[in-house]
Amino acid sequence: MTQTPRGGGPTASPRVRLVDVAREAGLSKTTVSAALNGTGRMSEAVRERAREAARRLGYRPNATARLLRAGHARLIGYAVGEFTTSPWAYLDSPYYARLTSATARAALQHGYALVMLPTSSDPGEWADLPLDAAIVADPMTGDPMVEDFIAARIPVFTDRSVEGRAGAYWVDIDTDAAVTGVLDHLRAEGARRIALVLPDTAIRFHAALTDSYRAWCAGHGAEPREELSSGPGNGPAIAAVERALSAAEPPDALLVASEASPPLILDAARRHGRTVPGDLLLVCVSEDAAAEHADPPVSTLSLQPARVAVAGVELLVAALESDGTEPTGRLVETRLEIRASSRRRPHGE
Amino acid sequence: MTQTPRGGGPTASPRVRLVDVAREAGLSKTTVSAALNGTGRMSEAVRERAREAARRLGYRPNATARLLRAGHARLIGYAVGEFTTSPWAYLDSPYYARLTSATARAALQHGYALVMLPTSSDPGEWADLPLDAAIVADPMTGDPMVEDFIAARIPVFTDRSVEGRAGAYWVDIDTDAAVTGVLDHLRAEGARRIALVLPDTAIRFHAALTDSYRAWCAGHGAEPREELSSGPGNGPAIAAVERALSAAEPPDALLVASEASPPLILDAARRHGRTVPGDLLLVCVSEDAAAEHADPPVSTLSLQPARVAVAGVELLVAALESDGTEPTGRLVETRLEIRASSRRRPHGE
DNA sequence: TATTGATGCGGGAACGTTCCCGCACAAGCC
DNA sequence: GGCTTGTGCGGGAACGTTCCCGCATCAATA
Repeated sequence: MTQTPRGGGPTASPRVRLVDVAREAGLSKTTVSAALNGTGRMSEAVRERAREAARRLGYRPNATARLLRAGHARLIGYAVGEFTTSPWAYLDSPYYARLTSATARAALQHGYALVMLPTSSDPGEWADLPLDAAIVADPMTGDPMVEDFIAARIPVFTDRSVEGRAGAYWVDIDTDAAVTGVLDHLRAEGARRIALVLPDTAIRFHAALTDSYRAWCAGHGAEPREELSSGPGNGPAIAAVERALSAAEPPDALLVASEASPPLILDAARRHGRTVPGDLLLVCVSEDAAAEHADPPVSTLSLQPARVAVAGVELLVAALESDGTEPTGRLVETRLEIRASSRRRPHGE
Repeated sequence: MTQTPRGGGPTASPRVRLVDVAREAGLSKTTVSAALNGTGRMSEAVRERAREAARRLGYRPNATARLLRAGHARLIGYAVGEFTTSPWAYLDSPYYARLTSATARAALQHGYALVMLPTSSDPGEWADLPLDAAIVADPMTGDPMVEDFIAARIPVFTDRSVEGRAGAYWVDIDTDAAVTGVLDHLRAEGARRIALVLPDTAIRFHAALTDSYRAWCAGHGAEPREELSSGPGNGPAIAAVERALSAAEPPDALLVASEASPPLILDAARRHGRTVPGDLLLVCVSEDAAAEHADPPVSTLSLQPARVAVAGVELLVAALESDGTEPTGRLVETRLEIRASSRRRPHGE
């Protein structure tokens, strides 16, 4: 709260403090403090007298002073690491939008508030903030933010790349299980030439995706078909899908991890004369709600941002409020939502 | 920062304070403080000695104590008011996602950080936060959050509904100009029966939209055709579009303010045997990037969340850091992006 | 009536920083 | 050589709150 509310109107009264209330009530600040906080021993009459005085003067406790006494601000820094273009573009992605809102919600439920931090900032951006902890979603490899937080002795919560480091905690996705699940599903539906479309970022998830995909292909005698999209947004993703579809021996199924609106991917398939799911099966790694309403509805692999957020916050709260004996990491399951776009048979599996 | 970093490893060293550095350097805390902050008068040797001691001990200033001295935290509460369902669902909307990221970015550029607050919370949620100001995007009428902030003497930045109130500032959109622009455009392209599809929320923008639409209709001898969608998400919006299209005397142009993925709206038109823009013109009030890549590309009325954010933050900074003589409100222009979906003639207007 | 124990309230330190002073000392000036 | 001016550093208060105490007062008990 502003100490002196400048521009707050013509009155601009100097903030009313605890001592002012005490004087007004004819009590000591100790007693008033206890009265308003519902602690201490005193007659009900005195307590009410303090309350009344506070009400009369419009007293609001100074948050900063409380924090200084309490020793913690219950504030958590939140940043998204690997997003090469604009440092704030990540909210345009449905995945990060959900991750962000779910994290904010979960944190609030535990009494913590989220502070939005820019990507890859220098420590100066947050050094003046009383952060109890920091969350860095999808850090770059050797992310400077993560390192800065560790150096500042601020517990940092990020992905598995920090496993084993002191003061660092992680939540990650079981990518291998997810990929295996999707590919097994597509194969069971008859697909034999499954192509993977993904962005060429340095995000761990995409690397893990590629690894799992190649491993699965090797295990099933299939030739890997990867198509990289460059940069975020619908344009590059759709272009990559089209490149994949115009290969010499075109795929009969697509796993699209590049974030694009699912209906647009269907459009692209249509432009290439393919019908989904007739002669092309489609699964998108996406949180886009449009997938469900597309024609046909598009199967999605959800990375479960809400669960990641909840797991992360629970880990954070445990680490901050208990002794240091908590687990330092957690793996969450993804969810494959099978819809018409990857089902060759009319109903059931 | 946590005062006592519990669970921060086996060492759990008690925080190193300014006095510790002073003792280490053989100086007073005053001198060390000045040395590290680059202020005060002292020999370069002493300054370096202080820096060296701080480095050796890994000193990090306590943010809370600084704030208490400074009197302001440079923290801004951020909440979105009217979103009837889940209090955090707003980030699923491209408009609010952009508004949020743009606000965070603009605030950071001015040295302020954004704290994510839940919708329509009770004051207890933020009373312990040292907020310098608060932003409430799209408040409800008589929004309790707005009232609480005003009561707490925290400057609040919201929409035009608070115009004239002390401690309240506003940024709003020139809805009438926007609607007139869209409808004039559609009429110029030959549309004569323009239907409006919008959510039945209590957001001021939607009410203003309706008003302007009706006024325009009255002024052009057109009969208003309004279709309300209930609740957020693609489903209700598409249903409303379909209801509008299956009217007895169906519209020849659609202005869709319900937030739905533009490609899905095209799908809906297709299902009703309409071709866009052949026998149905379409303009969506949307920030969805998919509009540009849809087939055909969909015209959009952008509410310019980025500009709204920048205008709001500039207003905020001016109000907080200057005397009380600044303007208390600002109107920003929308932007009509005309694409193929609302262009009957091949190119040009 | 003395001794204990509980009750009701206040004094003062502490949280960690910044900043207004004041003091000592050296240098410049007439 | 006494005077001012300037430099280099430190003492201590202040920011506004909470919390550990201690000091009264009063009822209950022996």
